[in-house]
Amino acid sequence: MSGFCGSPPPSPAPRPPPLFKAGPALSGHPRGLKLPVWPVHPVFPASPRIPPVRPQAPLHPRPLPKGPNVPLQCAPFFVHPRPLPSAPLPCAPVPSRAPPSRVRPSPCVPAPRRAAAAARGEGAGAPRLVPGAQRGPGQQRRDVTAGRGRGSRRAGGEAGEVFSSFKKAGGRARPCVRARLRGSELARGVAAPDPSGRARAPGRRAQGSEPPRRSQGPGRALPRAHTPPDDFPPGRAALSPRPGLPFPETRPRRLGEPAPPVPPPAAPLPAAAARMPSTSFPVPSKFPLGPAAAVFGSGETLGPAPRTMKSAEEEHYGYAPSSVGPALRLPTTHSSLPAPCHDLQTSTPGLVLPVEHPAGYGAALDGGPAGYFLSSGHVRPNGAPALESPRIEITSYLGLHHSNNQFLQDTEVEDVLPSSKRSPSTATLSLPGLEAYRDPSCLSPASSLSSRSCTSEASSYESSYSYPYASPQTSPWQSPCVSPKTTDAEEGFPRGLGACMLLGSPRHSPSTSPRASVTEESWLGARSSRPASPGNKRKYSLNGRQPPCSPQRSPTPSPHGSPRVSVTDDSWLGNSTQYTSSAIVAAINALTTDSSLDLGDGVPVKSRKTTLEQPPSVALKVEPVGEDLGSPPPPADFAPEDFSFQHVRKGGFCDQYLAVPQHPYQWAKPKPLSPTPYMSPTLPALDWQLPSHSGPYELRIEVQPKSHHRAHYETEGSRGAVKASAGGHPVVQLHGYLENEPLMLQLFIGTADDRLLRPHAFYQVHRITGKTVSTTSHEAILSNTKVLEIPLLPENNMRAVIDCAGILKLRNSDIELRKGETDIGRKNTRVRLVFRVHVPQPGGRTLSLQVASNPIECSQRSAQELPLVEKQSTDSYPVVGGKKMVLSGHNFLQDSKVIFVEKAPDGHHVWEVEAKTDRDLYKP
DNA sequence: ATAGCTAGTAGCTTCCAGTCA
DNA sequence: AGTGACTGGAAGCTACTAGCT
Repeated sequence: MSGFCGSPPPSPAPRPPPLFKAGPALSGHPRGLKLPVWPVHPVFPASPRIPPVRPQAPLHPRPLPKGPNVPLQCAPFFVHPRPLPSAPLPCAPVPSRAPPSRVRPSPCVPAPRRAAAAARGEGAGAPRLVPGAQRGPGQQRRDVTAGRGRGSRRAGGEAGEVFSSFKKAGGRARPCVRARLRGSELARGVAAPDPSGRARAPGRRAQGSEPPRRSQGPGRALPRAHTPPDDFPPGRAALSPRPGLPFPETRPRRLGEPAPPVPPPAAPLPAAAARMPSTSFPVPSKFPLGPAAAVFGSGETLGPAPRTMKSAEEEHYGYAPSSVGPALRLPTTHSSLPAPCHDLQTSTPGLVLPVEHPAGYGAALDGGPAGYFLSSGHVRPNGAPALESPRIEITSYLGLHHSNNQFLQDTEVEDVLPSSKRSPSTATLSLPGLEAYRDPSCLSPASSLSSRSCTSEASSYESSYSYPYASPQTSPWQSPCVSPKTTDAEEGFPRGLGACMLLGSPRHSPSTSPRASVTEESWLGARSSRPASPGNKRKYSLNGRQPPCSPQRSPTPSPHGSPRVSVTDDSWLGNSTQYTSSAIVAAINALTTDSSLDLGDGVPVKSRKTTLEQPPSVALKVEPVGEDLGSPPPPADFAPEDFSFQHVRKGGFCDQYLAVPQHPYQWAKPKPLSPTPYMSPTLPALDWQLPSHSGPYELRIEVQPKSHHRAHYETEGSRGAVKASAGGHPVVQLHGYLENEPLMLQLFIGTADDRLLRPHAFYQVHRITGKTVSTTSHEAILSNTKVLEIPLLPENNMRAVIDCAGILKLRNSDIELRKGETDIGRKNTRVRLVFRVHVPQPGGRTLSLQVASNPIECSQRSAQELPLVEKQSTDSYPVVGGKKMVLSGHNFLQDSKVIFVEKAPDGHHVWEVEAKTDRDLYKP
């Protein structure tokens, strides 16, 4: 934990709004706020602990925009003194910040892409890792020369030597001969020898061997190199003010405006002119921030620059920290629409969303004229061509929520109008996802963000309560933005679009984690005419139009027999042929176990399905029916054909949905949108959404776990119990329980993505024992999910210190190879501790309560290098500066910068200024 | 416009070594 | 001193992405 104390210097110009407000998120949630950030360019390649290698480029405050009452959207950004990864400048030797015993490797810039380097005339050897330089963890061990990253590392030469010099004395020194399969070899399935002689762990894939490489379907990981859209204003590339240079114009190009001249790529900028770090940590602001173009300032082509600290969530959680996300409590106009609520829901109760937010997001969100981010081909309301960017896509989702029938609206529009003829104001975007169609034969896990399988026994929730349009599990196209979510204001499950935008942003990841977002891929696919991978190359004729219902936001039916099978892939592919394709029929037929199901017989699919399909286990479940939330929840199952046929043939999705006759036997009542107390003689499945309080009872996490915990593999030793951020361990307490009978607290590892909370497929709770563990626990297996049972004793006031719970990471390959598993583990490294307690009630029933912790990032890297603001002393601030703000968190450097940024509604930087930090108060 | 290939690299998994109880 | 758990770091690999042909 380290802290900063600083204050922004007085603004260069008076600013009407007296305050910019930083949301309380940082104080309440380590994640802070999410900015809808553009793909931040250089993803932190090196540790922020690395000292600067070049003079700091002083920030030049940009004159504040004139005009009264311009809402100020500011957020402080941390700037880490770090060279830009792509800047191929020599890294000057810098004193190591690491303890003497451990020298951190160089943060030297990553090798630029060949083309870029070539364009700059940087031959092999131009950028070079200078001996003595350091490399940050997570940064590729590369020689920064023209050679391949790793392969050439030990091939001798300077870089290799440099690298070796940083090796720990006892480090492994295996021969590193890159065993890389050429594409042709891959195609042939030729396994390359493992020159390292390393035994391949069971379940570990050999190159070119099974399982077949996943298609990079939508939802696959983000591109690692984020490239601004073509029409991205070049000025944005220099958000970091260059001394002596005017602040770059970051305004997007307007329609018809000639493309700005491409800046000469050649000479690397002088150090001082280096672009400001792209990564930034926006301190929450109550001013809704526009899309974080700030982070765009990353210099991929410019010289190294001090690196901006990017929030951990932005970098690792796959979404961009923003004040918008948490800050916008956006109306979910369609109550039946799943909200993109997620981890922050329960854990970030403090997020305050501005009621009033300026145009921009707000406008879009509130159903005003569709966002200013329209997909390519559209024009923004202001006349500017829509940036071909993730934000465009995000906005497209906004369209879903514009009205009370988002789906209806969108799909109708999509149906009726060719995308090219649609008015931009409709906010319905021509979804580019079709270009990213995956091969229907590839039911790829890549489609899913989540870490949970529907087919899991523990995962009855979605299988029995799958939103037809929003089951992310069943639809690889499903965007997190339309992920089925419960709506519960009490639980802090914002169904706002802000979160949707953020989570659905290409930066999301992480989701990360979670990062792999369906939308990412599909949207990215839109930006590039090429599919991302061979598995994604197949294109489907759309007859020149968008699919009537974009998979990304459309019902994703889940065949009951195999809910996790991505039938939606095929079904959506079928969409492209207006749902009459034999492919969809074949897919559905293949997925259904009921051979009697004839999709072509004209019998309404709905009625047929309700009679034919439903696993008994699901059918017998009696789930509480939620209160009327304004619109009936979708039926439990909704086959692809349901949506497609009905919608396409009859019009509005919702209409059709509502028109579906209910089967007399309500074997699968929809789950309530808001968790309601579960009271039943049987215990709810682990993936059921339960409330944290009911009546007098409340299950509460008194002490939240740290935001980072490095999970251990089975091949490793334990890495200890999850700890609390302030030391100690998480504490959970059941309030309102006055009986004398002890209860059992259940703990399992749940997902932390934007979808429904459920057991995490790639992480399990691990029981910690030892002298330091004071809490007794017992391991149990519930539906393939390891559950730790911890007694809650009345004598302890029904309070338990969770010092016995570690997190075990399962190999992705092992999990992904599971039958029916459609989730991917890559970048799916966020988890939550989920606690449950079952309170006996009169009549033999049990009241089940559940609470989930803040998200915990379990990867190694993030814990090492990502700056993380955990606290800020104030959340509002005079724009003119002069006050002090104390920031505390992790991975700060003494040289880190804090930058306050104002962004226009369309995301470009209007104003930014570097805070004056009191480095004397920097405390590691 | 598409497909195949290559280079580059983010992230994953395993291993090593140091520290501490 | 020995042991084991914990911890941090990093090696080596896989898999993915972007660019080029």
